[in-house]
Amino acid sequence: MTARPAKKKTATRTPRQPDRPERTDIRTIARLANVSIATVSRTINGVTTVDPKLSKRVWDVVEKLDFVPNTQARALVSGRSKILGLIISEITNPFFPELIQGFEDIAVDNGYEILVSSTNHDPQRMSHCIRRMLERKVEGVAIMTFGIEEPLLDQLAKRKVPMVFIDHGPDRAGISVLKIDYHHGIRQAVQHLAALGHRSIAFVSGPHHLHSAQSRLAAYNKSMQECGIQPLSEQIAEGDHTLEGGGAAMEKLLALNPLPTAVVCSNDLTAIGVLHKLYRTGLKVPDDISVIGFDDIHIAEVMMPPLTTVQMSRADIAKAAFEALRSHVEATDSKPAPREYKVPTQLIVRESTGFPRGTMTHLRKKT
Amino acid sequence: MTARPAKKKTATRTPRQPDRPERTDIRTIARLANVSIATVSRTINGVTTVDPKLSKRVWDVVEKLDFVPNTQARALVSGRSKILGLIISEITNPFFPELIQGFEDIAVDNGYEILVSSTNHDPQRMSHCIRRMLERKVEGVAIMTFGIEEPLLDQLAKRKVPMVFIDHGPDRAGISVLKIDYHHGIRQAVQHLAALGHRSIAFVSGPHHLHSAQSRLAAYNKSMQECGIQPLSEQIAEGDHTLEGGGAAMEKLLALNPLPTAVVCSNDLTAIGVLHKLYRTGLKVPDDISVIGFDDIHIAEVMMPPLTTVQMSRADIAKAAFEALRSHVEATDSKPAPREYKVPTQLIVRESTGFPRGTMTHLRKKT
DNA sequence: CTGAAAGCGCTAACAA
DNA sequence: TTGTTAGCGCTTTCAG
Repeated sequence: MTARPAKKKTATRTPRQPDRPERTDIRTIARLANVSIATVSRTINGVTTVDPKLSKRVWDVVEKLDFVPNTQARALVSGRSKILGLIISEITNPFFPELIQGFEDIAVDNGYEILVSSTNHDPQRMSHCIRRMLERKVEGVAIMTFGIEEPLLDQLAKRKVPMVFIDHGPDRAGISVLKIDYHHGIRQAVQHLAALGHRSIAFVSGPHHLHSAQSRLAAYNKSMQECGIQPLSEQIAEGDHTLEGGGAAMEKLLALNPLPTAVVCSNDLTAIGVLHKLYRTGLKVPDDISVIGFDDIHIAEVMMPPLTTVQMSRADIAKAAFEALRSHVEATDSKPAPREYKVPTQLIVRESTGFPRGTMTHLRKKT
Repeated sequence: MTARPAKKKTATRTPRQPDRPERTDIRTIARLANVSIATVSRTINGVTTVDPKLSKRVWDVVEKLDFVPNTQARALVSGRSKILGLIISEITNPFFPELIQGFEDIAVDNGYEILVSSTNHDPQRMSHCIRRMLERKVEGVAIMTFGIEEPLLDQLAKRKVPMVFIDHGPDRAGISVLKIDYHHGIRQAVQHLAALGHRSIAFVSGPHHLHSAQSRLAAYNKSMQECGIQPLSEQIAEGDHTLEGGGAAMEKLLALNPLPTAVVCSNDLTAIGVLHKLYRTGLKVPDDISVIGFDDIHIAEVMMPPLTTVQMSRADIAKAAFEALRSHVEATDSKPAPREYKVPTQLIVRESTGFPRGTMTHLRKKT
């Protein structure tokens, strides 16, 4: 017996690397288990019509060799990559890692892999990232990016890749959107403040060009009016959903006279920036001024003081996003995929809100 | 002209979905550009020996049809998936997203995709996650997880998948290790404190079973001795690298009499937990007690007060991890991959450190 | 320099 | 129920 690989088939071509490490493929298993490769495939994929005896033989060999099927090959022939894309704005905003976690968990539980990519609001990165998703043949993409260039979506739409958006997305087939109930949470926030006695409530928005930021701002305006307070344009400062942006916006607000007694922020990072600016200025929260955030990122709870904020559940969003994608992937004519998913929000009262300055003693007497 | 797809090849089998959307593969391009599929492949892959005329014809068609090559097929035949795995402990620790970002950037720039997975310290998740990496045929894995079950690695090692670890990894072929210079940064921290006049410096460690936590603790002990201070075991509290763990550890330290005048923490999350606990207790930082963190996560800068911490660059780690993996993947006998990479650390002084309580006035006079 | 053809590892007809 | 076989879309010999 020589070392020459005795290929059964026409070995007219190169036999590849002769010293190639023992590759274990479905064929090897078949040979060792004395069945056909089809049986191996069926066994591994849990087809129930396989004779238990054969199936056991197959499993034994699979375990003995630690066989792991090649997903690439599987995807190629079945046409299903079992990969879902997840595009986010910036991974450094703690909101997103929490979302990724949730999405990954549910996807993996359902046999999908995820391809995450953050765009940092850079259109070129975005474009590159869509290209990568296309190359890897993702079966769907969750675009959790608070704003996107429409033309890029055509790339995906043209190839009929299902998509889910947050807040706002093109109204086309295969596209779902997660409707966040901004108004509910923000109304609770404003009402909470109003109930405490605040009338001068400022707002630090996100970037005006983002839909999600606009929705939050609109919710603030509406809620103010519902409380019988006319929102003042000078009390609305534009931030950019970052720590630094929050600080800068608060700085502008600080120039106001009289100073607002409370400020609601478009997200938690902004609120933390605000808190920090206030700390720098020497103003006490909540004694001098109350602050409310939005998102309820984990760290909000350990701020000094712990941040009152509107919670938007990452787990809910992740779950809804996954379900939306899945229902498209598995959609049939008789069971079309729903277009909209509701995501609730809810105020979490902690310690960054209190009575407006000057009224505390007064109100305390009442209690 | 009927709608019947006129297949050239033997159509003895099912012609798939007859209404399948116009798939654009390399063959379509070849037909339209009037060249062979081999030429299309060569053109797309930038083989220089292709006649410019043909190559232009190919590119024109590619652009016209928006052709995107199928990575799965490519991977299957070439044996190179161009996927790198990245395993982290918990994505909710802000340290990791920043690392992911850096790793993704450099990987994508070099034509790799990354498969991220967080284990949450759960061995079962870890096992599942390695399995997934194997299935997707990753070309290398960065295990940035501060502690791992050795047996699981065999799965990867057996298949000769290159790996990089942080701090500490098995000493085998194909495995590199990123040596973080904990001692440098922590010595700077302790010296900074000692220079300020502190002699009673506590330490909140990470979980004792993690190598990285032990290394940090060892660095603290050594640095203390270098400053002529004998570390006291009661001044060392075990945390778990989370916000909550930091708070709990500080609580234990608070029972000490006398109270330490400073506390060094094994990571920033821990330090923030400590800061929060101190805030709850009414102790002022740094007037009553100084606090130092480790990692320099972004948010450290806006704590109240801004956290003095030891910086460990995510970008450096990401870059080193990628280089380590790449050098293995592309290793030749003449150019073997290096086994170790150094990662520097450095103290960033902010405002959570000051003179020990009671000495402030005294020292101020001097200045 | 170009094209024909042999698979990569697997699934899914279809035949037995 | 099991086995045989034709590809999935691409890269890569090898012959021309």
